[in-house]
Amino acid sequence: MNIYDISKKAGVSIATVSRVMNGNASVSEKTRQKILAIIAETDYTPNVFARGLGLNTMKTIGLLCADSSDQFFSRAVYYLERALRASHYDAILSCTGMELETRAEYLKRLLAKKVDAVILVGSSFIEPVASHNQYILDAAAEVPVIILNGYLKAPNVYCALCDDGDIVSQVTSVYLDHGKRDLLLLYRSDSYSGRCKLAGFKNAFAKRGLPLDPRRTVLFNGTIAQARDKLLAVAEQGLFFDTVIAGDDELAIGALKYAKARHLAVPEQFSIMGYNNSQLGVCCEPELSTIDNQLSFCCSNAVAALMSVLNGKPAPAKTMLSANVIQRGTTTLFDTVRESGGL
Amino acid sequence: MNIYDISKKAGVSIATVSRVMNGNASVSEKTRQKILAIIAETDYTPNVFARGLGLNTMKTIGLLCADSSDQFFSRAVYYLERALRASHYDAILSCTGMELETRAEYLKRLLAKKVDAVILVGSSFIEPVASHNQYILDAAAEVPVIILNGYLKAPNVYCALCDDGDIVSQVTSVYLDHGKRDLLLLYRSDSYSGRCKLAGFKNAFAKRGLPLDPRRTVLFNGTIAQARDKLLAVAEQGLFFDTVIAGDDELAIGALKYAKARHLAVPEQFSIMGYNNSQLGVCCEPELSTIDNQLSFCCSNAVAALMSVLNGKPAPAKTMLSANVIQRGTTTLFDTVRESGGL
DNA sequence: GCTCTATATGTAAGCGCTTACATTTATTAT
DNA sequence: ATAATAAATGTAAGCGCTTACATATAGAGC
Repeated sequence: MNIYDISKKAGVSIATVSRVMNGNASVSEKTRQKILAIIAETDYTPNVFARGLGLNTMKTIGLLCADSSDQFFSRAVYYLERALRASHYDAILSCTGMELETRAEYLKRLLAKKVDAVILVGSSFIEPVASHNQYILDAAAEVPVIILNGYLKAPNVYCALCDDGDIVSQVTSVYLDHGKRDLLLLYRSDSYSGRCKLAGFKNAFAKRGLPLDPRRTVLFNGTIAQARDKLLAVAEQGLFFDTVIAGDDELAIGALKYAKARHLAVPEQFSIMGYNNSQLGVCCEPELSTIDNQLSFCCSNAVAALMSVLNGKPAPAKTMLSANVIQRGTTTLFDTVRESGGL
Repeated sequence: MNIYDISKKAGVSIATVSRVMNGNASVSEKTRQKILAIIAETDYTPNVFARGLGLNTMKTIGLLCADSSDQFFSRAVYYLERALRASHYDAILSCTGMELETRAEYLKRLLAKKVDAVILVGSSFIEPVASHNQYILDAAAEVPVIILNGYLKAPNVYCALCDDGDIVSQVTSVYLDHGKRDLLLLYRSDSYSGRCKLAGFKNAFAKRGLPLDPRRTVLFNGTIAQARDKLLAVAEQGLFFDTVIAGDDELAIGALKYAKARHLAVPEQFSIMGYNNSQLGVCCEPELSTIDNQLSFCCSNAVAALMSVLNGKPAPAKTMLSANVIQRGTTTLFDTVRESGGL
């Protein structure tokens, strides 16, 4: 069943059929209805390849993710996919590892599939060394690139993120202003977001003229159990800390396990702030206080910006949301701004 | 940069270039090398649309998921994507809701994109009423359909799953054989897997000639907190239970929260078995005993079967793995068979 | 050296669409 | 009614590939 079959049945030329399929040129209402009826009845679907060949698009968006089985990723992909689908685009998923080479290669592969745009899911794609981001710029030369939860200033690159640095600075400030000094920032290395969190943490100390022992910023990548062990090791080195601000909920739960291992009462003797408001946070006991980074909104913003760009309209190069603290059982000093739905 | 440009530079016809791109017809080694060199140097990539038009494939596989932000899904998608990519296929992701209509529509949309096959991720796609599965059969008439974690006997449908019924039966049997009688099965309704678990549970009682109060099989769909409340309600109705076998780790953690709410010591007074071996299980305290359904292997099996089919080789209509119990802190009666890596 | 076969390459016809341009038909103004 | 204009439709040329078939070249056997 192709466009010729339809045109024959309708007694018109294929051009007319094409016109009603695309709805951009004028067709008389009568023939339009007739053709529409035939299309409905025969269940005709235009061949994407032929269409793609003519229009040079298949209405798909590439989603490039680093490691994907984690909480952040799976929710992001979910939200993005829903938003894209609502805009009549499909998502091609590509999960790279962390190595630069793989990323560049997978990105190219996505472009070879003629995606209309690429969304980089997660901030781990952005390297501090500018030259390492060349592969992103290369992609942006071909199609719009959207970065979720990261920021890179470049032509044809659009970023939707939440102000990780600011919220960490705020949270740190609350602790400091309550006289707490023995804070620890436990964050993952390899991401733009991680670097913002570090900056926010440092900034809160600096603004108050307080010294910051570099051992209090712990860059760490690993599982929950490994995070616990890491903290045990840090404590064993003689550093005292009674507060952990974590880069994500996994690390925060690692901190919670550390507190359990040390028989520290949470939140009375030991305070923990998570990040991401993931499902993990409501599994533990006490439940995790965490920072809601508005992932769902970030994703809508990202897709909204993308749709603007694809329709030739202007879009902000950066949309930044502010994060909220959700206080549950592992902290005492905060007011919950609000729980955003979802969990 | 298209095939004509390459052919010009190489001083050959486009057919020859095409032949080296596809590597199926004979080309002299000399010209092959020359063309390969030019391709490498010009960074030429054949146009997928033109290629698709000729070959009627773009090497993509559709992944249809129900609700996707959950633990099971995100891991499944991750494993599948990796396996597909390794086989030089890309994954188009489509997350449907639970409604039949949406599923059928999204499946069609996937087929319209000319995917080479469809993988139904999760067993919720299979309805007990046979006629409701017509949309799957329709799809199978066009392309191979793979079902992950579910079973449907039909032409061109291939299933990779784990024997949920058997493991639940085994686990239930262990409890029963230790004289435990006050068991509760807490499972989600809407899936093939859920129905298998129910059957396994019942079966263990039946084999021993033990009566089973129907209130002991609780069909429930909801969040962790809702699961806790549900169990509180069940207890309030006057049903005593000291063991919960859960359909997934979320429900199990709900049961754990129930035990906490009732001040029941876990595992001494109250025993809980989770399902899926998700990350949630290591967040709580005590950590969750759970059933490892070998998701990673299921996914490799699914993709392996698919690749066979796509290459015209025979593939088993059903590959079924057996599950393992992983005993952690919420049970006492089991031996861990082995932890399969990943978490 | 010549025929016969195998191997290498070229030619050209699609694949199913979109769309610029040409043509026909309907509408409006005069 | 008729010319001028707008709207509707048709014609045909791509889009960039694959591949059946035709042709040319090389290798083998005698």
